[in-house]
Amino acid sequence: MARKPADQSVDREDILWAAAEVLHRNGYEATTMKDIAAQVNLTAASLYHHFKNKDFLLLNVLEVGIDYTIAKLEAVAASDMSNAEKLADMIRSHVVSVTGNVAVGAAMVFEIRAVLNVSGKNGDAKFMKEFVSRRNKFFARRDYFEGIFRSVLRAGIDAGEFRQVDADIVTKAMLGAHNWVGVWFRDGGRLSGEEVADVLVDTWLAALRV
Amino acid sequence: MARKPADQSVDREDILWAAAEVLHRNGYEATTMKDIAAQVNLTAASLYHHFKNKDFLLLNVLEVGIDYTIAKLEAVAASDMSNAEKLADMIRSHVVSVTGNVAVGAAMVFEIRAVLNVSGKNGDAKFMKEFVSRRNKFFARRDYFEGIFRSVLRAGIDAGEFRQVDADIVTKAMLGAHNWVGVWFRDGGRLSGEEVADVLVDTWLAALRV
DNA sequence: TCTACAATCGAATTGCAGTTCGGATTTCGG
DNA sequence: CCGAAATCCGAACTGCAATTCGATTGTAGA
Repeated sequence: MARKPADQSVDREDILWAAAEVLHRNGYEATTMKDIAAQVNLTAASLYHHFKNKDFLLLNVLEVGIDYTIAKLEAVAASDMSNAEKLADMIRSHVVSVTGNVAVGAAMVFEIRAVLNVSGKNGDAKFMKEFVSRRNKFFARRDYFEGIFRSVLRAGIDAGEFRQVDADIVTKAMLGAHNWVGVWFRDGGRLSGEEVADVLVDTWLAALRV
Repeated sequence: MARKPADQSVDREDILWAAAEVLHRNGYEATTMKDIAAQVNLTAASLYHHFKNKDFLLLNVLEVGIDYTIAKLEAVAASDMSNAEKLADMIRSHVVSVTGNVAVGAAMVFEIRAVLNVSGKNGDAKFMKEFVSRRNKFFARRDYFEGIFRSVLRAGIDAGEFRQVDADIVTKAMLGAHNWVGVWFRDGGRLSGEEVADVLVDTWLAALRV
C-alpha cells in the first residue's frame, strides 16, 4: 500500500520495542522522542505517524508488557496443579519475564507514575478522554495481575498448603522483590534469569511452608 | 546576619524536605523547581541561593535519605543480639523508615536513574566534577547499606541460625520488597507501617528458618 | 546606628522537547 | 501505468523549565 524501504522497514511494533529499551535505560521523562526515533533510525516527527503522542506511546509499551506477563501467568494459574506448584511456576514466570524482557518488565513497573500524571499537566483534553480510559484499563489489568498471585496464595492457605500469612502484604512483597530484579539484573552476571527465578521460588516457598 | 522574615523562615533543610515530598509525588523529571519552591512559599529563583542546581538538590535529598537509614541500621547491626534478632530489627527499621518517611525513602530508591544520567546530557562540566564525586559516594553508601543486610544474613547462615540460601539474591529480594512498600503504602490503610514491618519480619524469618 | 551580607524575588535568557505541517517518496491494488 | 494511501523527513512553532542576574529588603552584629 505504501512506502516501506527494504532497508529500514520499521513498523509500530519495532518502535514499541525501541521505546521500551530506551525507557528502561533512561526513565520516562528523561527519554526524548528523538532518542526513541534514533533507536529505529527515524526522526522524531516520524513517530507521530505511528502514535498520537508520547504518552500514548508509553501507554502502549505498558499495555504490551502487562498483557505479555498476564498471558503467561494465566496459563499457569489455570492448570490443575497444587497451589504450591502453581505459585512456583508463577514466580518463575514473572521473574523470567522481568529478566528476559527487561525493557517491558521494568517499564511496566517503574514508569507508572509518569502515566498517572494525566491531571498534572496537559489539560488540553484532545485525546484526553481515550487516554484516561486506556490508562484506567491498564491499572485494572495491573490489579488483576496482582490478584492472580493473591488468589493462589489464599487458596494455598485455605488448603493448608501454606502457613497462615497476611496474603495482601506477602503478595506485594513478592511482586516488589520480583520487580526489583529488573533493576539490578544484568545479563552475563553470576546467575541467569532462570537461576535467579529458582532462588526466589525456593525462598518464597520456604517463607510459606507450614 | 541576614533576612529571615518571621513568617516564613525557610532554611536549607525545609527545602530538602519539600523536595523529597514533591519528588515522591511526581518523580524527578516531572518535578519542577517551581513545584518545590511553591511547597515552601518561595520562588524557583530563590532555591538557587540554597542549592547549586536541581541535580544537587536531588542528590542532597538522596544523601539525607541514605544517611538517615544507614544510621538506624548500623545501631542495630552493631548490637550484640543474635543474627536472627538483628535481622528482624533491621527489617523493621528499614520498612518503618520507608513508610514513615515515604518522601526520603521512595526518592532514595526510585529516582536514582535520574541522578545516574550525568553523562547523558549536561556536559557543561561546571560543578560536574563535584557532582560526580558525590554521586559516586552516594552509590557507595547504597552498596554499603545493602552490605550490612548481606553480612548479617551470611553470619546467620554460618552460625546455623538461617538455612542455606543464596545470600546475594535473598538480600536483594528483601530490599526490593521493602522498597516496594514505599510505592503502595498509604497512611490510614488497613495496616500501619509498624504492622507491615511485622508481617515482613515474620515472612523473611520464615523464609530463612532452618 | 550603620554596614555587610543573607534571603528573596521579578524579569529576562536559553535551550530543548514535544508537536505540527506540508511536502516528498515509495509501494501496491487495479 | 495511475492514483491513493502509507511513511518519512525537514523546518518551524510553542511552551515551559532551568538557570542567571540585578535589585531589594531585612537583620545581626560592630
